[in-house]
Amino acid sequence: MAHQVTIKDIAKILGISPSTVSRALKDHPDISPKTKKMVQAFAEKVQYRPNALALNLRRSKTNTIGIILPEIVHHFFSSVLAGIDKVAYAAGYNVMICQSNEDFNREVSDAQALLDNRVDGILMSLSKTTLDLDHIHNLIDHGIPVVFFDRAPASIEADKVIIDDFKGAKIATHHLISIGCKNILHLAAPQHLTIGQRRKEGYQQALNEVGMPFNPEYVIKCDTRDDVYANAGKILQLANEIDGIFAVNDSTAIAAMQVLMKNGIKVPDHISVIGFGDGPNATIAYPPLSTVEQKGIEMGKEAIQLLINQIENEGELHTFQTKTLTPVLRIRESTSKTID
Amino acid sequence: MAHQVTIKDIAKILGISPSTVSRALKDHPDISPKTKKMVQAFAEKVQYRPNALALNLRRSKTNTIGIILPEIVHHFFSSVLAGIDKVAYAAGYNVMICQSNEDFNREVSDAQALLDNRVDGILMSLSKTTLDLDHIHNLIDHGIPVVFFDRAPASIEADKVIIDDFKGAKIATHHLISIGCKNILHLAAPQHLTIGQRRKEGYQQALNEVGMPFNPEYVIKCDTRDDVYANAGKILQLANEIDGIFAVNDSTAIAAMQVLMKNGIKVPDHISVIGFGDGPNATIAYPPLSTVEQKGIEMGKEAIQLLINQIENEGELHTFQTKTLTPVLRIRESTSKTID
DNA sequence: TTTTTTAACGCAAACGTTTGCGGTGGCGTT
DNA sequence: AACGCCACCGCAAACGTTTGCGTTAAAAAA
Repeated sequence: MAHQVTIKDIAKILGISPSTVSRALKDHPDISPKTKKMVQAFAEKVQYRPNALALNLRRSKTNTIGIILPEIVHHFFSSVLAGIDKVAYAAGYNVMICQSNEDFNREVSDAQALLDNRVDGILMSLSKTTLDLDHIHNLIDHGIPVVFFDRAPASIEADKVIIDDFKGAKIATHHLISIGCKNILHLAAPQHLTIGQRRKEGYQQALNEVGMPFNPEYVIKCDTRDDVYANAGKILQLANEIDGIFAVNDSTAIAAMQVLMKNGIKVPDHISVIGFGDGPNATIAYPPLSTVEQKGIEMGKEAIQLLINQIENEGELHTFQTKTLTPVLRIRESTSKTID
Repeated sequence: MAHQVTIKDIAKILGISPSTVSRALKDHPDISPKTKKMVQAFAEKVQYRPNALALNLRRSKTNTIGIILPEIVHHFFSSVLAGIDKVAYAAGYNVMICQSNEDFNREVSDAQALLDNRVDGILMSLSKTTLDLDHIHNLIDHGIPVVFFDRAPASIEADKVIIDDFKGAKIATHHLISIGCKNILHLAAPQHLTIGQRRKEGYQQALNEVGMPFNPEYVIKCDTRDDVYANAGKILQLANEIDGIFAVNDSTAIAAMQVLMKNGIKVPDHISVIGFGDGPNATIAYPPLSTVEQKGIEMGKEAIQLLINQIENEGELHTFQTKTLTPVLRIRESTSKTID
């Protein structure tokens, strides 16, 4: 309603041309000190603010970066956002966030919307249901910088920042071994997911490295709280032969602890438990859960950094890189059993 | 880089004027069916997409709504976001999210950025450090619709959707009373915050209604996990005279439980504990935490709904309303003591 | 005094759309 | 033959900026 004051308005009132006003505001040498003073003072007085829309159109640059991610409510993703936001803000970029809700169609429509709005670049984490990658190719064909985080398409050349699931799982398993665990159960994610696969491989590799046998019966497909309840019988049955559990994520680890303890099996006294992810849940669980920390904030920072580099060095030929963040062990009480 | 195809391009190639192309694309009656067919087919073929920047400038309407909130990582806020996003997307709006990180200066700069980008409306939840409201008045003076959620300024006339902190606190306290608690401690938020104030008042009111005395020593300013650790001594000292705790939010409730149990005081056997907020933490805590559910998603939906109404009925005189959501009790094990 | 330089400013186009208005040609009506 | 009407299309302005270039007048050089 209140018609923001424009350069034209100022020009008209001051009896000079818009170009002069524009130049005066940016200290252009062609403008006399007197006019500059006058314009700047007046602009200040009427609280002139440049119209970003006009600017964007003119330089076809929006100073906005688009983000597409599965779900903000997941703590990991919102912490990635925190990291992104921090450096984006410092660098003068706005962010436009879209959540796909793990829905492929939503993801392509989001991509299109960001394209339409001419964002300077896109940060993206694929939805679980995304198999077709046409929309991604479309973005890239249009020459807009894209960098992926966490869930990145293997078949596409682009900057990526991911975490080292293999190493994380290996570290976690080694930790269990180091505190004396001899029979370690792995609660695994579906093997068609990369993370499920990599984390299981890490688990196996750790066993391998210390010459412990790999027992296929010690791997149960079970990666949600409900899965744990469904497999409670199987887990409890194994409870007296195992002394450690490595769960593919924190919430299954916590659910497992709850099931164990409800049945009189003490954690960590009887069985040590370690998770993966380190959301805020880990410290709140009882006992506080050991886990490998997935550094969301850092991942966000790295990703946006890569993107900004790409945006601001446009033209120069760019070699794509993949940053791999190694997760770090967070030892808490769920594995603080002393070696017996 | 790849120069998106424009209406001008199409016009040039097809040998007609941009205006004709524009009209043909929107089925304007002035254009012959033949030309329409031709233009539409060609546009389809070259994947023409209107430049949102140009559109925005022309109609000074961006179809974007701005959101300013304290921190996305807090589950409550991200669930509000989920609610907002859902209806915003359905209504064809994009969202531009800014987090103030509880920093006043960041908040005003965010407000300015959204103004500069001519968002159609703003959804806002105040930072804890916001006392000065000039930036809000600035928004309103510029005629841009603003609706507040959760943390709303009392002195400003606007649409607001908040939760009934008073009632929630009263319900929670009454619950403690109903299970036999006689001496109830309140871990409170700072009293300069509305929620801190209202929740304490609800606590007092509940005591009042059943004729229980209000003991000022039973109110400790303590609203974060770290605060609990800092006040652990004081809490433990009171532990043998109290039998219930009403904490201003879930994380302090959980931290309090942890401190108590670490010192051999059983929850709920010795002391019942109830929180406020009902994030996912509540079910994971040990014991699972009773709390009052704060419906984030619903709040988000209500807020964006109010905003869209305001945007799309611009011009009509608008009477501001405040929607108050009543929280509901979630009873879990932390208060499941039987009356003795 | 005349010419050249220079300081200071305005014109107009451009970014990609939309839209009021005016124009052209064809056809039907008297 | 003269007129009006209508279908169809283009011109140009506008949204708010920026910027290359041209213009003017005054100051410096000749």
